[in-house]
Amino acid sequence: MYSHKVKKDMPLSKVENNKNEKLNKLLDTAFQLFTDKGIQHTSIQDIVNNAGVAKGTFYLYFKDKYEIQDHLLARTSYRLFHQALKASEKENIERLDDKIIFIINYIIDFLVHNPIIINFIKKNLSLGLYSEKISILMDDKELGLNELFLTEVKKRNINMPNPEVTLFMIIELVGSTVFSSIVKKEPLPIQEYKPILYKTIKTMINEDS
Amino acid sequence: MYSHKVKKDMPLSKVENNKNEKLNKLLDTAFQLFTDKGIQHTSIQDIVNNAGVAKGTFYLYFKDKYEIQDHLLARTSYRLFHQALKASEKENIERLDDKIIFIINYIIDFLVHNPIIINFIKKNLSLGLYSEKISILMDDKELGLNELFLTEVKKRNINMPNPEVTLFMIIELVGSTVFSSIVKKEPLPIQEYKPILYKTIKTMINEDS
DNA sequence: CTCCTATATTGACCATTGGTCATTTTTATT
DNA sequence: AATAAAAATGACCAATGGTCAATATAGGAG
Repeated sequence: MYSHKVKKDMPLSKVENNKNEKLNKLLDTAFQLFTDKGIQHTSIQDIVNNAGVAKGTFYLYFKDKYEIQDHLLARTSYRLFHQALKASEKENIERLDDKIIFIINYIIDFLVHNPIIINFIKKNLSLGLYSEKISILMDDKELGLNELFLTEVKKRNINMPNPEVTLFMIIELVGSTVFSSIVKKEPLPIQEYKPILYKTIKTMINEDS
Repeated sequence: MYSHKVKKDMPLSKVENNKNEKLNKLLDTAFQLFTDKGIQHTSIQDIVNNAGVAKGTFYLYFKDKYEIQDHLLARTSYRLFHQALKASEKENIERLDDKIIFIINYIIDFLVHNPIIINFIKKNLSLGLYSEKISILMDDKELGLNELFLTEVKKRNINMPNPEVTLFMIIELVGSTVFSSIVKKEPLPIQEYKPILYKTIKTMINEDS
């Protein structure tokens, strides 16, 4: 026989239940716990306890711990890229390489000043996962990073046999450098990498050929 | 009260017990299982059952599943780098950039023809872990990759403000590209990346300045 | 407001896992 | 042959992931 608790305390407001209340509570709680203890040392029981929902509810929305991690990463990355792209549009930057470097620099500086996100990445992600999500974002129609790059290369008649490859490699290069330098803080601070990083990117884009 | 089995079947040969027999059996079995099912779906019970040792024995040698993974990765990577370095010594390559590219090309081609290692990496590792181990190998005195690079840069009077940074970024660039292309097979085959990859490396080393 | 149906939520339950440690077996030494 | 030290064992337990029948809630029809 079941013996459920008679009644939980009533919520503060009568209809604060918007449609995805529990889903968002789970996401926010998981982000908090993952950032604090790392995904490895956070159990699903932990998450549901802190979110104030039953364990079964977790499995209504996510397959396992790693699926909620995917959601969190996609959400965080999207916001960051979107913000950087919007900022670049406000500036009036002539050259494509300068524009790409502006975006990259924006993201790097944002990360440097956001220890919470850094900590989340550090405690939970390895570059492979990060990189995978970034690849998905690149093809995202709404974000349009890939499309922007391909269009600009054509428009400017830049001599680049494989723009997709080039953009992908730039992202990989930046991602791995940022990851190693900012997230793991090894072997050197990001400022040391910037000159050679941006010079390399200019070479890869090769706008003056 | 305990009731241990009276006696296990005797081993085939009388003294096949070399000192690290069980350790090696654990490593080999774990490699097999990790390659087959992935570390996520392999339990320690699985490993010890297949290795034919007791569970307690596992904890004599490793802290947890992830420590055995570290050992396996270090072992595999070391062999690969060592082999590539030795091969490069046999060739008589004049320029430093050509030498570095030879080593990289050797490793890439080796990986392309070794589906077992690729599968192990694919099922178990993300680039971050891989990259971390590679960093450790770079500083490894016995392997001497870092030392070799720094020495050569000095000897040839190459204008490079931060050789450590440059080498590190080259490794990161190659690692992430290889990982994405060979391991995850996205978005394009490695041959597409090689020209731009090697051109970029030449720019970074910048031997003709 | 009352009844009804569909949907969301719950938490007791169970199989499996990670990890410990008293006991046993093996090896080395005298 | 006796003894001590080191290696290996597996029964045991707390904690975890995941399931699902029971329960609560929301929305609509009359």
